[in-house]
Amino acid sequence: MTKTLVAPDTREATRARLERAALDLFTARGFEQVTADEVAEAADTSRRTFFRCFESKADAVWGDFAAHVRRLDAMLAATPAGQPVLGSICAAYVEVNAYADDALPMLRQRMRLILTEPALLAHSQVRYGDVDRVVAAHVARRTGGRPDALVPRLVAASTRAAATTAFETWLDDVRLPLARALHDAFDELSAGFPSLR
Amino acid sequence: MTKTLVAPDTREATRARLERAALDLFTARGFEQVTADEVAEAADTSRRTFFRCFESKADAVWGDFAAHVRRLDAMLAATPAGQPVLGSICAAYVEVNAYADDALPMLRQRMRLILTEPALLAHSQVRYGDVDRVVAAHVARRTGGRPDALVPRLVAASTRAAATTAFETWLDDVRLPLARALHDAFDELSAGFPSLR
DNA sequence: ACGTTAGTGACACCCAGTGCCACCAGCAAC
DNA sequence: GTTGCTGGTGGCACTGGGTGTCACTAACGT
Repeated sequence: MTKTLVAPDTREATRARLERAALDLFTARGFEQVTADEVAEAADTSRRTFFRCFESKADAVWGDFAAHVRRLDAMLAATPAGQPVLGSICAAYVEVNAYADDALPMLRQRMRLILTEPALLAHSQVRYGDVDRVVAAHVARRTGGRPDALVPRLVAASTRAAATTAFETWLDDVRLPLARALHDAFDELSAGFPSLR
Repeated sequence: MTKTLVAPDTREATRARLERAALDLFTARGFEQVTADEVAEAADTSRRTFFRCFESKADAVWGDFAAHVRRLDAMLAATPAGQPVLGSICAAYVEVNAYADDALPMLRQRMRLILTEPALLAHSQVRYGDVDRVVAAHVARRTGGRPDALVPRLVAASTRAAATTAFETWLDDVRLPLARALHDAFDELSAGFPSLR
């Protein structure tokens, strides 16, 4: 009961244990079929602690997504001014999703859950809202308009749609590199869907 | 207590009362601040009945969205074969959202809630999934590919992004007709975002 | 009178999420 | 070494969404 003597039992460690337990249980039995109590128990802690580490059951799947968004923001800001806007967004998406090979299985597990489980798919809308705001702000900076105007919003929403679709096809095809999937989707989008002609 | 003697108290009538009460209460006090009990009471019925008419609290805001999707599907199917694919999708979106003037206030109320309240925005992802499947199937029919290939999925996701963005700008600007907002967004999308050059 | 059907309300239950409080380790400072 | 603070914790009770079950009632047919 008291691993406290071994490791100082920091919040981060508990959080990491919960995250692994959640990912595995959700994958094995489905998101809805697993209670927060069960995840907590599997991580050798309590329900109360679970909800101190994560705002919601769904958040346990997302890791530190806020940091992810912050990195995306920084990459967009560091983008060369001459680069086309869509190209800069694509590059940022690719770079922020450039995981080491040994991190890919966990990413797959996460994304499969998020795109497969209805409750998690719903929750994703909230998370992606942050992404959209960051991208729209970038577009507004580049075009000199307001971030809530049509074009920045539309670019943010449709590039995110492209990224999500890329993730879906990446999940379906084990041999397709993620960067390739993203480039394919962005190319199609930025050329006005040449495949349709 | 028994309006039954006057009207046969059909499910549809109860559902309609609940929908109105929900829309009004959510608008007045916010989605999270209103309990299902309160909505039920305002509609002169019980909580249990509320959840018999709607799968979830969020569903009370969506009206008969399944019928909406069915109409969209029919319109896409009835599209002339010569028409460009994106054009046919835009036309279908415009047509399916061609409401009579006196229906617009309720549509505004609905959409404002859906796009404003985080819980409803999240739920929208589930609903829009049905739309995406219908649109992807249409694209697949037109291009001869599979509905789960990159292009059909991408077209579905990004046209829906365009439609959603159009709704947002429509909400922000009372003088902008919805059809116009939709056309603007689709034009930008299908031309590969000319405003960015 | 009889069964059938659709709609309903009441109750009990499960589970996500929160506020509160008491507890305990480590780490000062005195 | 006791006093006090801090961070992490578990237990408990409570609110609220959502569901299963059951008994009741009105309408309709036979």
